[in-house]
This record gives sequence, C-alpha cells and structure tokens, in this order.
Amino acid sequence: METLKQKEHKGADMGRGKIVIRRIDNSTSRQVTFSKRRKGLIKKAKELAILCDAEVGLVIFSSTGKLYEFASNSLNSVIERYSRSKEGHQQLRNPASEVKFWQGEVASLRQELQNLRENHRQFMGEQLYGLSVKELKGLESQLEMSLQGIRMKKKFDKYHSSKLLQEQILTDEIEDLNQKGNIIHMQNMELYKKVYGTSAVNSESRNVYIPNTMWTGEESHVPIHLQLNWPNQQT
Amino acid sequence: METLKQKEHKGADMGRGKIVIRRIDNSTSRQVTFSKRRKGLIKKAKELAILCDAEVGLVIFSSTGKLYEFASNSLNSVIERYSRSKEGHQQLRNPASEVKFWQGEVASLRQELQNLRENHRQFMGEQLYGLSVKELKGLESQLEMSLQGIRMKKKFDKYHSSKLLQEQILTDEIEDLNQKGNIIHMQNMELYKKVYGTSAVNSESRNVYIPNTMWTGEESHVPIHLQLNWPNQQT
DNA sequence: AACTATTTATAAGA
DNA sequence: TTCTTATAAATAGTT
Repeated sequence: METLKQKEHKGADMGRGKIVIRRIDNSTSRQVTFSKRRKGLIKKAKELAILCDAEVGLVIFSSTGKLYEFASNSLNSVIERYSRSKEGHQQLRNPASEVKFWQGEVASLRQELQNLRENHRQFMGEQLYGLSVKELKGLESQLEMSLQGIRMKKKFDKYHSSKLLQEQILTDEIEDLNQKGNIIHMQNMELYKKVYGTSAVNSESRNVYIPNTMWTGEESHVPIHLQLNWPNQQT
Repeated sequence: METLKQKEHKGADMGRGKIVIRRIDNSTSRQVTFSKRRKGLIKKAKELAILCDAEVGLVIFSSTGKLYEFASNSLNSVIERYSRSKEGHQQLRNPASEVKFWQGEVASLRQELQNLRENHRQFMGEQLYGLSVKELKGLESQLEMSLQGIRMKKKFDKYHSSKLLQEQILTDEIEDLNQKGNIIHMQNMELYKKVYGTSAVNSESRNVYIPNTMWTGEESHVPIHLQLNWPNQQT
C-alpha cells in the first residue's frame, strides 16, 4: 500500500515524489520543471546522437514562445533531410509578403487562443493559482450568474414540456438527485486525486470512493440508479 | 546521487555499469541501445510537452537512415515555427506550399477559436438557446464543480497554506461529500420503496435509473438508488 | 525480450 | 536560478 501521506502533488514520475504527466497548473513550478527537463531532454538527445551515431534534431518552444534547440549537426540540415525524407520537395514562386501576412495571422490567433484557453481553464476551476481573492470572488459571482441563467433556462424548458405534471415532478426529482449524486461523485473524485494522488482507482478502500463511470443525465431509457454503497464500508 | 560538479560533457551513464558517452563500436549493442534510448528520449519529449505546455519537435535518423519522429502537435508546424523564429529564413521554403500551410493553420486556429468562444459564452450563461436539458445539466454540473474549486481555493488562501491544514481541509471536504452522498442514498432508498415497492425494478420504471455500474469500482453488488429531494437546494 | 543492479533524472524543498 | 536530497526512472550488462 502506498498509503503514505502524500504531498500536494500526485502521480508518477521520478524524483522526490510521483507526479502525473499532465499540464502543471502552477506556473512557477511549470517553469522550473521546464528548465530542468529541457536540460535533461537535450542531454539525452546528445547522448543518443553520439552513442548510436544517429542524426538528431530537437526543437522546443516554451509556453511563452522562447526557442530552444539541439541538433547533432545543423538543425537546418536535419530539417532538410526530414522534409526530403517525408515527401518530394517542391519549388515555386515566393510572395514572401503573403507568407508573412499569414504568419502574422497565425501569431495573433495563437495569442488569442492562449488567452481564451487560460480564461477557460479558470472557469473550469483550474489554474487558480495566480488569482487574488478578489479575482476569485469575481469568478465566483460570474459562475453563479451563469448558473442562474442555466437554471432559468431549464425551468423554462420544463414549463413547455408536454409531460403530465405529476409525472414531470417525479422525473425531475429523480433527475435532480441523479445529477447531484453525480456532482458529488465527481467532486469527491477530484478531492481524492488532490489528497491521494492519481487514479489509484482500485486501491484498498479508504474512506473515499472513486467512481468509475458517470451517469447520464436523463432520457436514457435504460434505467440507472445511483448507487453509492457508502454506508457499509469502513470509514 | 553524487552531487559532484562534473556537469558538462561526457562522463558516464546509467545502468548496470557506467559507460562513456562515445560511439558504441559493437553494431549490435549500438542498435539495441539506440532502440532503448530512442524510446526513452521520445517519452521524455512527450512529458516535457505535456507537463510544461511546450511545443516540442523531435527528429531522429538512425545510423541506417531510418526516420523516427515526435511532435507535440504537427512536426511541420514546429518546423515552420522554428524557421520563422529563426528570422532570415523567409524564402528558403517553397512559397506556394508554405502559403497553403499557413492558410491551413489560420483556418484551423480560427475554427478552434470559434469553438472555444462558443463554449465560453455558454459558460457565461449566454447562448443557451440551442442546448437541450441534458446539455444544460452538464453545464450546470461543470459550473458547480468550478465553484467548488474556487471556494476551495479561497479557503486555502484564507488558511495560509500550511500543508497539513490544507490536507485537513481536503479530508474534511471529502467527509462532507460522503455524508451528503449518504443522505442522498438514504433518501433514494426511501423514495424508491415508496414509489416502486420493495425492490425489483420493473419495466415500467422508465424514469428511474438503474445503475449498470458501480460507484466504488468494487464490492457493492448491491445497487442503491439515489433519489430525490435534497432539502437545502433550490432548483 | 526480460531481468536487475546501478546510475541518472528529477520532484520537492530551501 | 541553483543546490541538496530522497526517490522514481532509465538503462547497461546479463540471462
């Protein structure tokens, strides 16, 4: 049992503790790790080239766009060889300006995407490290507003439903409970990950349960029931 | 585990014994080592890309000319980006195909942006018209999850990161969720009995979900039906 | 291809 | 960023 009290991170890689291979949220750690691993990766690339007499080309762009590279010979030569090996080469006219234009488009689009992604992550409740309490509050109220809108919409939809009221009420309640159970389940899973590390799904039962599937919301004509077997387990 | 300053350059490597980093003479060993290290190198490259949100491109030619490659996205994309960032390589490539390439990039980036934006709007509680109740529920769940994360973060901040305390908070949270799950579970049992009698799920119960999976992933062969009424929540 | 004894790489923490 | 240290991984030499 690896039930040792594990620190903040969790998962599996090498070092003081295990880690999961997934984007590191904390930007400082991410940068430190990037620095260390980049160095390690380049070292390994060099060794492979030398030991095995291979031609190796390696290009790394940090998330901030900084370029790092390694090549046993010249990177251009590696790229050239790659291109040739990959497909017949081409040759045509060059409207350099046109290329530049498109490149500029791409650059700005990439920037925009990155911003949106960051934003989205925060909405998803990740990537919260850099935020101040004030910003967190802002996010929170925004999310609450959103929830309100969604619930209104749901009510509206139901009002127009053709089901008999009686039946509708029962169905609604069942659905709501399923959903709540689902949410609790997911939250529990998240917490579990935070506390115990990765997805040790089948670990000996602790007092935390890991679900392995999710419930579908509704219409499934296949009955479903929530099930939790919480009670009868050692706590 | 020797923290000597022999940083730079060849020295030894890892394994049963130390080796010097120089071309391996024996061709069989060289090939075996190539195979092992190539695999390791590519794995590391992947990990770096994921962990640090970096864009990585890796090209390897074995001494016999065989090509191996890895790229976090498209290798062509990495190469183009490399060339561009290398300034001064404006027209060494095929113009027509390059323009095409960039236009393609732009198109896919735009598509991605559009999707993200749409998604984001929905998260902001707008643009809900096209959504089904099921989708609304999904959104709602996600938002609640996010809120949970944010509130958690606020709590953490409040208690000033003592790891022990934080772990305690997480543990408390888990217990809380377990308790809520218990309540739901019991309510479900009650209701289920009231509505459908003993147990057996008959074919009429089309609105009640029968679990086909289990929450805990193990034991529990006794389904439990989650059901209804959650006292303190609107909806 | 597997198996391990060792050497490295590296996650945390300072 | 760099150093230290405990551990997880990679892998050299063997079987």
